[in-house]
Amino acid sequence: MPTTQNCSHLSIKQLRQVCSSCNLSSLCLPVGLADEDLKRLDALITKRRVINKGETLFQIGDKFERLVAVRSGAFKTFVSDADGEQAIIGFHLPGELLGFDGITSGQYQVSAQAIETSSICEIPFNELLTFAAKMPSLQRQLLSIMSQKTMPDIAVRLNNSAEQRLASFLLGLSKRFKNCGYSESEFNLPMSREDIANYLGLAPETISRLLSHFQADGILEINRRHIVLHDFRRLQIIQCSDH
Amino acid sequence: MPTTQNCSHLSIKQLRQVCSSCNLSSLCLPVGLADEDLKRLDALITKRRVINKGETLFQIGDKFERLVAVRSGAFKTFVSDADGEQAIIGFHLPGELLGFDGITSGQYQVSAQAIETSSICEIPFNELLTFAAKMPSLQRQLLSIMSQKTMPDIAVRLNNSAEQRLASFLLGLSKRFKNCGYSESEFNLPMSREDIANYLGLAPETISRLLSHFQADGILEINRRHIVLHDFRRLQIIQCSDH
DNA sequence: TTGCTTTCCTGATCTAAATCAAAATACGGC
DNA sequence: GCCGTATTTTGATTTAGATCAGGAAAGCAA
Repeated sequence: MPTTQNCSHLSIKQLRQVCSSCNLSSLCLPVGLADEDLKRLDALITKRRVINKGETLFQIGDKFERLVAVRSGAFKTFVSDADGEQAIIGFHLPGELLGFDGITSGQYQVSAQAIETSSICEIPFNELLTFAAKMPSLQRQLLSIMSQKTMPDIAVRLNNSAEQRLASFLLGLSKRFKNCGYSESEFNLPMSREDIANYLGLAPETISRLLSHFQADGILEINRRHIVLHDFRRLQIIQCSDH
Repeated sequence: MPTTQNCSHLSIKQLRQVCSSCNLSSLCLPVGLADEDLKRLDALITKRRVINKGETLFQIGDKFERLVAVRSGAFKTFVSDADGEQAIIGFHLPGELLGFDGITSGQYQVSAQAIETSSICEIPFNELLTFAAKMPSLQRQLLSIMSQKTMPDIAVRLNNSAEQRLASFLLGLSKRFKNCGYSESEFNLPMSREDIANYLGLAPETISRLLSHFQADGILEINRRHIVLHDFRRLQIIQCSDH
């Protein structure tokens, strides 16, 4: 039962690029779906695209029609305040979904920009809902993903010091990289110091200084964007300790 | 088709207390539901309870089985850090839903406590899902509510000054009170200065001082918990203006 | 290569808000 | 009513992190 123009024309070759053969198939939507459900979901994913570094995926106010799954690369989402400065809302790594904020109003509430050259899957939302109504496991999965997004990031807890925020941020990134199959202790930061600072509500200079201190203390090694985490325990202590 | 023990025994009197006759019926879940759907939803709401000020509604780790709709009063949700200090995640006013954070793991991820004597409706989640699968409008409504919760509160934007945060917080409260039928310009703060400070990542003394300044500037009048907003325009300017 | 731009680092000063301290006011129990 | 406790206000001091400033390293185009 094809519900889009494309579905009925998907070749075997195209199908190989969708969920059931995706190396992130344990993430995104398919988690916990039965094989037969997964195959039906595959038919929904009409388009896979590459977005170059710096390119905009969607902007505030754009019509919301689809969710986006990150296959590789990374995105940031942000709003722009009065004087054009952007306030970064979040970063999005492989296996994660973007665009949920558009559901209520039918328009995206944030802008999304690739911070690395990235590849994505687009998922038509209305058709996804139609499927979800027939697939209890998918319905629950959708709600589950959104429920996770309602929990605030402890890295941006207001009461936390700069040290605590950065430690939380690094541990969070590490966990997410591990989650999508990369090393948890060695990776490239997809974002600039300035973007980290913006996200954490700190000055870029503060990020630089703290990274230098962490390195001097042997907690991690950092060179440009390349980071190696040595002492998780110590990061966790910093994350929790007051002031 | 009663799916709970109670449904089949609901008296007319009890039914008067549920959604279709609730003075908040335009909020919570029923928004946009057709009359017949609404009647079926009513059958789900098995229990209405009163929670006294200071009482705990649920705690982190409690088994998640139901969502909670606030009918009157107010709640705070929070997590407790290492040394027992609580970090307030949010406040919940009449017409708003709590508990979504429990979906993924089946356990609440925050604790919820009444900050005023409150009355609530409890909604069994699994049965709600069963209904949602049959009611596309309810399914969408659920996702829509959750999507709104994924947008961070600008009051707690890290880059914002204390003034900006408090102005945003007051405007946000005002909007929410208006939304559930109360005055937007005159209301009682349901929470203490300390709780406001905690939520906004500031010291209670800072809240006190700022409220005094706002009052001295004629922006508002405040006496204990009772507040009258006089100059919305000026609050909006403060909310936006940098530093 | 050279020059230009962007990103990042490090030090010196400054400031918004925390902390410390103490008084004033409101509230709950008896 | 009264007293004891908790909350709020106001002032004085301190400090974490911002801002200002200059330089070093990396990336990129011609």
